Amino acid sequence: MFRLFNKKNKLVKLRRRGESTKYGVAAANVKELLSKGCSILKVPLKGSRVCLYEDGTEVGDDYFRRLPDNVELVLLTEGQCWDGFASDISLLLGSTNRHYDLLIKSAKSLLTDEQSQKKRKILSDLLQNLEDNSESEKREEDSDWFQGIDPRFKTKSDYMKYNCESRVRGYLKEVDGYTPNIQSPRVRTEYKKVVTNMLEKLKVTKYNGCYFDRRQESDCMCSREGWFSCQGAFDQDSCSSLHSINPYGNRESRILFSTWNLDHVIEKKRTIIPTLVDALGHRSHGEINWEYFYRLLFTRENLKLVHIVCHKKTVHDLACDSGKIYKKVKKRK
DNA sequence: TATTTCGGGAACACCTTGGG
DNA sequence: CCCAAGGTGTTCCCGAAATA
Repeated sequence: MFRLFNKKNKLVKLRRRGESTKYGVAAANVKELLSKGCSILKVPLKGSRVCLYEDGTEVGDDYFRRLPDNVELVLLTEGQCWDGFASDISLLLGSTNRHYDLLIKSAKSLLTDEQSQKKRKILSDLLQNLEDNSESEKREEDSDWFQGIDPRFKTKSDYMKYNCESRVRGYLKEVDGYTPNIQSPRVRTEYKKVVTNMLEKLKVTKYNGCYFDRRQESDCMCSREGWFSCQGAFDQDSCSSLHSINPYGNRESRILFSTWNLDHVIEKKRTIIPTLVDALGHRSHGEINWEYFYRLLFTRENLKLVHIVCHKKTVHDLACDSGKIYKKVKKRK
């Protein structure tokens, strides 16, 4: 008994790298700590070290002596390293579903009695991202996801496809709705003809619903799992905030996805429609290249999927390509 | 005939512009 | 400064049309 006190034992909390179970160990110096620790944690002694859990500082004898009691340490075996709790985060994020379940459980229990709004926000955001059911597709596999959705939709992809279709349908509706504003009866008739052509083409391409349908191989805007990335504001090459979302993951993400916009780079109402009407008024310039306007209005050629923050509602000030407005006149030989 | 799909209209959110 | 108008988008609801 006396000898223990004489040795001025230090009490520490020791754990293996990447694990949360802690063991209380008393030791007078690092050598003793390693010897006891390796035995308790059942790891080989050879090449082992201890370091601070918090920031990964390796602990030598001098440093050990000055540590307060109950300090949190990590026992490293040969070849392992520890950069502090940042390592825990990367270990957790890069790990298996088993760890995810544990993390979800921990985050939930922390959240229940967390008072700070900032911490609650961080925890709930974390949960939001961890609780991912994106691998399930059918209604019976993830009924929560389908809450409030018409029973006719049997799969997530079906619903997402429909969601995209209806956005595109809305664009056509707006184009069509402009018809009464055209003064000249001749131009109005021409315009109606173009709208009809566009409608026929949209029916063939199923209103480009494939953009949101993760089952589609080509032309889909998301990954096989359903991840969409923000393409950045209309005047940017990419999104500096790296916004991303997986509406297939859970109900909340699905709802949140509705705040993401398909932004017309060249604006539909301010530019495309007026340019089209104007071009139809100049019959002498040639036959209208309505397919070009179709691509601007309804296809990825001119649509960017953006997070609401990257959706700039200012005037884009971009004109249609004057070389594409009319069909190329074939030169006579 | 019953069910599913479509499409029009209203409502909503958020933003910019411009005038009193 | 505030507020209305007009722009970017979205969803929800319900009746008609299409389909099984």
